[in-house]
Amino acid sequence: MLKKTVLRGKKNFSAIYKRGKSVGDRYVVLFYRKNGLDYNRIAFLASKKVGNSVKRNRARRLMKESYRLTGLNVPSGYDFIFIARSTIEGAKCRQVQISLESALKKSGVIKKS
RNA sequence: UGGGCAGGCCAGACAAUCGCGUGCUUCGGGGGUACCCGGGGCAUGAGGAAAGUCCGGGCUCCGCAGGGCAAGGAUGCCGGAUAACGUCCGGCGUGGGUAACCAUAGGGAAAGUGCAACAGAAACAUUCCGCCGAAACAGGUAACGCUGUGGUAAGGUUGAAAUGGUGAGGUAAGAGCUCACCGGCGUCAUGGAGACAUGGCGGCCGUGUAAACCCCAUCCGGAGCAAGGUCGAAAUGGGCGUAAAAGGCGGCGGCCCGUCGCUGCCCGACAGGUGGACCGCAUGAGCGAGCAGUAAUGUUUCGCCACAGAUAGAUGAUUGUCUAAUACAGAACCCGGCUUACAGACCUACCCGUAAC
RNA sequence: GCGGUCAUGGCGGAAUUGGCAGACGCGCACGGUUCAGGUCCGUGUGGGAGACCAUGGGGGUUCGAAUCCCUUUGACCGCA
Repeated sequence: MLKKTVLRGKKNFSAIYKRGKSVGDRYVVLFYRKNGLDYNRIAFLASKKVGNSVKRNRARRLMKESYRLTGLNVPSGYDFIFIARSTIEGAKCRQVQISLESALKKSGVIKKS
């Protein structure tokens, strides 16, 4: 993942939380919004509810890996925030991937190809 | 062979494919020749506690980090180790365990103050019940400790604790009043570096609490890598630098000494430091061997260092084989400890019991 | 990174020089009042048959600890 594709800055986050849309699934919650750029910016988050730092790190890694492996055709020009839910503890990568893809489909961003 | 005790060590391994951080290297593209973008190769990439933040340092800044006083905090048997410590090592005392061994905030209560509820006569010198009637005083009887003053802490009651304990002598009754043994205290001698131990002598002997205030001894300036430094877009728009003496004001997060800064006009032309980038930033009180030391540890001896360095934060996924292995858990400036969490695997020494020889 | 506060029955919240823990209120249960319900009045209300055990957990000091000390868990707050 390239540096510019990492979403950062307090302004960006609060803008997406305020004005963006959200969908939830079994393991992840997705916030998304058009950013007006020609590439996507993505953030993976895990709150303290998920557990200690080892559990939070694992949750973020699983989400990253799932996004990397996904076969869906994700269009450019969006900001995404993937947030782990506390149910993610003990989940396998395949399960997280299914959940993440399901969330993306629900959001309506994915164009059927 | 059953149980126990102390210490050490490891913290899944290997292979394949894909993916990430860092360093080196190489290729392609752009370029203002400072660099920027993209791809490949090689190397390397979390812990014993990285954790809690409970202590101690290094480092940086607070003008210097200097002296004194006060306040506050910490530590507290002895000796040693260390950069330092509240840590560690070796001892001493006390307590526990058959033992190996374990635990131990363990200075001072005759410097002073406070507290000790309830109960009890009394919780610093106290007479409620009790005991005595020897001596002295007063009163009284037919007579008598009969009454008061008096003597007495041996016995009773209460309590966590009652004026050293047990026994004997002694006495009017009693009392370390005297003696024996035991406990404490003081003192002397011997041994030891010391805590202390052993022995002699002295009747010197009301309690607990200092993790109550306190006293004594020793130690501590404050803040923290978001420290601090360099370069500096955009926006803002006026402050900044230099400058003698006295006085005044202020800083040095308590005060004093001491010390530093500011304070008119004038002159000069930039200044400030946000988003961001870079440095700080990984060679360090480092690791291994030898030697010295009972040990902690030290070392002017020898060898080794490619050995994480992110900045919303890099270690993951899938498959296969082995296996008992799915525990606790993620570096954020760096070290030394402490404390707490933890599936299990292995090694060493020792103790008790049982059986056989 | 630095620093601080709190935890007591089902709930809120008392009790501090260290001396009977659960005051007081709410809630709940039972009884009374009513034709019935509410209001109101009364009784009870941590666990346990009892002995005793209970102040987030585990130790310690003390005759005695909710209170003092150490350690730990959780919740919350402040500063940069």
